[in-house]
Amino acid sequence: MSQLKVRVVSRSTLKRLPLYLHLLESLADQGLQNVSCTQIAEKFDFDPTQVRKDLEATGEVGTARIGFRTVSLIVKIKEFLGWNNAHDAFLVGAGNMGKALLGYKDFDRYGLNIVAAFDKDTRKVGSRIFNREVLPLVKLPNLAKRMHINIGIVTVPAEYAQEVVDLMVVAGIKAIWNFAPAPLKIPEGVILENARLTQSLAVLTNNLTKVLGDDGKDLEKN
Amino acid sequence: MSQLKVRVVSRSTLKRLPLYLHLLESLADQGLQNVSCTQIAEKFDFDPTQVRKDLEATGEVGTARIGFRTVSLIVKIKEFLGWNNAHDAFLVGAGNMGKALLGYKDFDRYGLNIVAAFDKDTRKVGSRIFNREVLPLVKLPNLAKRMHINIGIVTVPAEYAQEVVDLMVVAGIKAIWNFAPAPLKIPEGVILENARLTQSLAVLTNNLTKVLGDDGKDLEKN
DNA sequence: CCGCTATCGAGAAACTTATATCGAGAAAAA
DNA sequence: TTTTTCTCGATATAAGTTTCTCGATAGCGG
Ligand SMILES: NC(=O)c1ccc[n+]([C@@H]2O[C@H](COP(=O)([O-])OP(=O)(O)OC[C@H]3O[C@@H](n4cnc5c(N)ncnc54)[C@H](O)[C@@H]3O)[C@@H](O)[C@H]2O)c1
Ligand SMILES: NC(=O)c1ccc[n+]([C@@H]2O[C@H](COP(=O)([O-])OP(=O)(O)OC[C@H]3O[C@@H](n4cnc5c(N)ncnc54)[C@H](O)[C@@H]3O)[C@@H](O)[C@H]2O)c1
Repeated sequence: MSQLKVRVVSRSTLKRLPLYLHLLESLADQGLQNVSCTQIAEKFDFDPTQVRKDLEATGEVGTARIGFRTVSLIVKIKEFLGWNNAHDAFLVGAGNMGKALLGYKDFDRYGLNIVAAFDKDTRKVGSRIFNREVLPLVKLPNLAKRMHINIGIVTVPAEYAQEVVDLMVVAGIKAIWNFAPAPLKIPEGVILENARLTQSLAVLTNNLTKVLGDDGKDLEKN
Repeated sequence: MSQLKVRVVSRSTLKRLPLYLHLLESLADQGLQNVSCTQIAEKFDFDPTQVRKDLEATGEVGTARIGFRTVSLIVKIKEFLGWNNAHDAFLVGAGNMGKALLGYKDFDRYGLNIVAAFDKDTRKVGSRIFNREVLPLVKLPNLAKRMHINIGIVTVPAEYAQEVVDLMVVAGIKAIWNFAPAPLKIPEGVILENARLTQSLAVLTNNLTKVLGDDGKDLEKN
């Protein structure tokens, strides 16, 4: 096997790293040369040990009493996340969410470069959204192969998500970022990541329900 | 203390419930009266026991050999998540992401009803987006109080997120759904939930990096 | 009617993740 | 120079989450 530069870490650690990265970038902008786990932890109300363990995943080592070199830690986190070079991606479903993603300026900093959009709505095909062409779905397989596209973004209604994913898989796409609230099946070897906004919303509304229920003002009328 | 209808469960459980709910709704549409944890688990490649434990949180009880009554389980999950009655919400930042959220048809099914948008861009103020008025930010505090708005959605650039949140807190908003990648401070008693797309993206690109690195084609040149 | 099997619910065990403790090193203060 | 303090990294402990095991129950097939 080849040398593993990227070590395996928990999903929880993986999801905290972008938080640190953001903070570090703004600290670097402010000219801060070094940063300690204690400082980072304070910003997020995390345990400093946790931050230290998370950063360990990147391979960067700190020094006692000083902490970590800000810029070099930024580079290591980006490398670890695969954000040092942007991956080209195709987006399918140029609707509300699709447009928002196409219009997001910062994705290049997050390792993502959406190069084209696809839609089955003939009124949308041929138009340009934030300077990306909207193409008919039939063109996806050939183009994806020719352009060596690894990432596919799914922003179609839930009922069409599986067929879009199947098409992406056939087209050789290796990683799928799905926004549709549907349980998708993919073959082994393909990566599926669901960006489920409703999960986040569920946590919010459940907590709110508990709070409103507790002081008994708004909910008791049910 | 008042009777606690909503029991405390782990965040992980809470985030799986919307997945089940979606599936159950489509099963109910197909006329399926009963559903077992085994069936649900198969769809998501989860452990059946985990599904059973998750559903326990809702208070619904199943019967041996039969499972759960689909419709009644749906109702219980929605109650538990606070999705049975939609909460009115204000959205601040009528940009790309803000528009996508305003245009999302299904939020009423997820306990959310965005009633107005706010922006500081004077060119946007006064316009209508998906039939919701875009108002100047100064109107937020009074309106929020008058309309008893509990939920605030933050879709402004990261550097303005904290000031928007502060304004919402002053306006009596109790729960904040934040899309900006910034670590926000809120007073005790206010609920903050971050919908961080970049975290999800980080998992995807990290996994992709590992896969691409393994078969040694694309990454070894580093 | 009587096993057989699918399923629930409860409790135990295994696993994962988070937090606490401690020694060592490095800068700052005395 | 010596002491103090901060921080890292390693290890140990605790907490949380998932998976396994098992007895009970309700329909199904013989
Ligand atoms: N808009 C949001 O805020 C939001 C939030 C959470 C989840 N989502 C999810 O994201 C997805 C898209 O939502 P939206 O609001 O953008 O919907 P939308 O209706 O605005 O856009 C869907 C787009 O997909 C296209 N499409 C439909 N079937 C297609 C197919 N088979 N192949 C190619 N294109 C196809 C349509 O023409 C349309 O342009 C949905 O699954 C939705 O549940 C959206
Ligand atoms: N668009 C995406 O796909 C996407 C993805 C992930 C995260 N985000 C985050 O969501 C937020 C919004 O992103 P976007 O792409 O919609 O940006 P955008 O620039 O399109 O929209 C931002 C909007 O906020 C308004 N605004 C700025 N400062 C304000 C203030 N102080 N008060 C009120 N309104 C203000 C602007 O006028 C603009 O309309 C950002 O924090 C971004 O990082 C967006």
